[in-house]
Amino acid sequence: MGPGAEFRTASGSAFRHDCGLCALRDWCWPRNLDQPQLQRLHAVIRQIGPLPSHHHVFRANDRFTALHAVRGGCIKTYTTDLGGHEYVHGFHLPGELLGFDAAYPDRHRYNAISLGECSLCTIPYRDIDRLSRDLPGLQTRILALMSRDFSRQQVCTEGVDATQRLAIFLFDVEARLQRRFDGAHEFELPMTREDIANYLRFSPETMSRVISKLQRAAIISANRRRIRLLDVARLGMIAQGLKPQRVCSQN
Amino acid sequence: MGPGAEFRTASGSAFRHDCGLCALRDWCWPRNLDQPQLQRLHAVIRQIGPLPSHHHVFRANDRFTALHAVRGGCIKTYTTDLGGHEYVHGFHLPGELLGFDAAYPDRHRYNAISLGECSLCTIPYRDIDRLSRDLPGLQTRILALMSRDFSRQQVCTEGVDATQRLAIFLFDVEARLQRRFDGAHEFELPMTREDIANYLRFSPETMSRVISKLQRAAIISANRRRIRLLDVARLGMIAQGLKPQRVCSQN
DNA sequence: CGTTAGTTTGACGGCACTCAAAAGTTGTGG
DNA sequence: CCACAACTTTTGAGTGCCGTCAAACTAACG
Repeated sequence: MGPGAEFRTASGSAFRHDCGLCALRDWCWPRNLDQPQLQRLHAVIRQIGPLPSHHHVFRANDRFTALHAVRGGCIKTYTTDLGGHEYVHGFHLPGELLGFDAAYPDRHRYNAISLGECSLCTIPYRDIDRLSRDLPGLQTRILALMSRDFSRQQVCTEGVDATQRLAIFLFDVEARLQRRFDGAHEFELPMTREDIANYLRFSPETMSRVISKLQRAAIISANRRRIRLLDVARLGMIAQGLKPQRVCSQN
Repeated sequence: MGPGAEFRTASGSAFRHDCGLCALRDWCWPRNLDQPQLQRLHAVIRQIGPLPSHHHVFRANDRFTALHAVRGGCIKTYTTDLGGHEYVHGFHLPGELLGFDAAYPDRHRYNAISLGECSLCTIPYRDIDRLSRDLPGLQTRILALMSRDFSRQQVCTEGVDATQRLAIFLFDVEARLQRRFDGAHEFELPMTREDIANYLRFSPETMSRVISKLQRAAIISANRRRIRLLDVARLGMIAQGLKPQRVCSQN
């Protein structure tokens, strides 16, 4: 029953994917831990993956068993309503945490599914208490990460219209991905446009129309999931709600 | 400079507002702490208030100095954009926490202001680390409260139209207030309708129209801030997106 | 090469926003 | 206690963004 049990690699074995050597160590749990502390952390972390695409890490109403950090790929958290419509709660990128939604009241509120291949680093829940007592820095770190990730998941609520929300979203994703693809304002989205639409709370058709409009205005270029921000200044204006009228005129 | 310094009551003095005797003790920090632990917690907590209405607890970009628990009243967190429009991030009711938005990156992202008279219980940030090391239960408790409060602040993103969002909001607020006003589905909103509109992301006019519609349909009655849920079943249908067509026909 | 999922484009209608004004409520000072 | 001012709420008219329905197109996969 354990999600992805068959993909689990040995947790205590050697130093494969050692936290101290991980490229994400400054974004993830280990930050501010010294070498002995890193080893203790490493001893309880279970490294999971690679998970295949569209594999559920947990489902809504599952018990709270662990906290996860994304090592590679992208995890989507979502719910569906009675009409079958999907609400995407957030996208979790490398270095970001997953599973807080069950810290209270002990049941997950969302489904979590991998978009493309994913790898995770997991701390079993029963170890968190004990570990954070021994590693004082971890406690504060988890608090900070939780705060950071929650604030990032509220991007969709800012912005009054579809164009502004998408502009904010693009800047947000770029900032979160840039430590991996650091070309000049160019990056690859890990999710479909339908996922984005469900996250930003509008229809796939509207999503497509907004993308087309921004392309016609030469503000971005989009080829499949490949996005390039051509005119960061104007996109920034849109994100701040100061729509440059030229943008919409060509509508 | 400290917000509300002039309203601060002595923190270590006697047992005024003792955590162990507080009506909110099971909803707030003390939960699961024994008597000696409660006293240690009580020793660092500063009790603030009563604050007058429209008093800022902190402002956006302030340093992270403390976590607050609402003891009485209601705190609104919000930001304003360049156009002067206000975005309400959340309402914090008795037993709920405040200040997590600055856990990372050490600056508050929102303004926090009292709606009506308010009382707070505050833990200075520098004490949290030390305290949670000594009181193991507190660490887990803060995590749980943080998770609980964050999930509550996302009510506004659920629901596709204004009527559904308001229905969800009313159920949410009722659930959070019911331990104080436990009359049959009747309660007093601590915030103005404009605040609610800014929270649910629509205009005050739309807010008023939706209220009027629900009153004409005899689903709720609203007199100023006094709300009574007359037809919980139909309101529940609306909240779930299964709009009973009778509701809207009288439009 | 056929199928499927994802994306784009068009037509149409409705919900919500804006602008505007009036009515009701609260708070203040005379 | 009353009058006035400031704020909140309500209601109306007109407009526009976005949702729905529908169909064509593209890319990906077996």
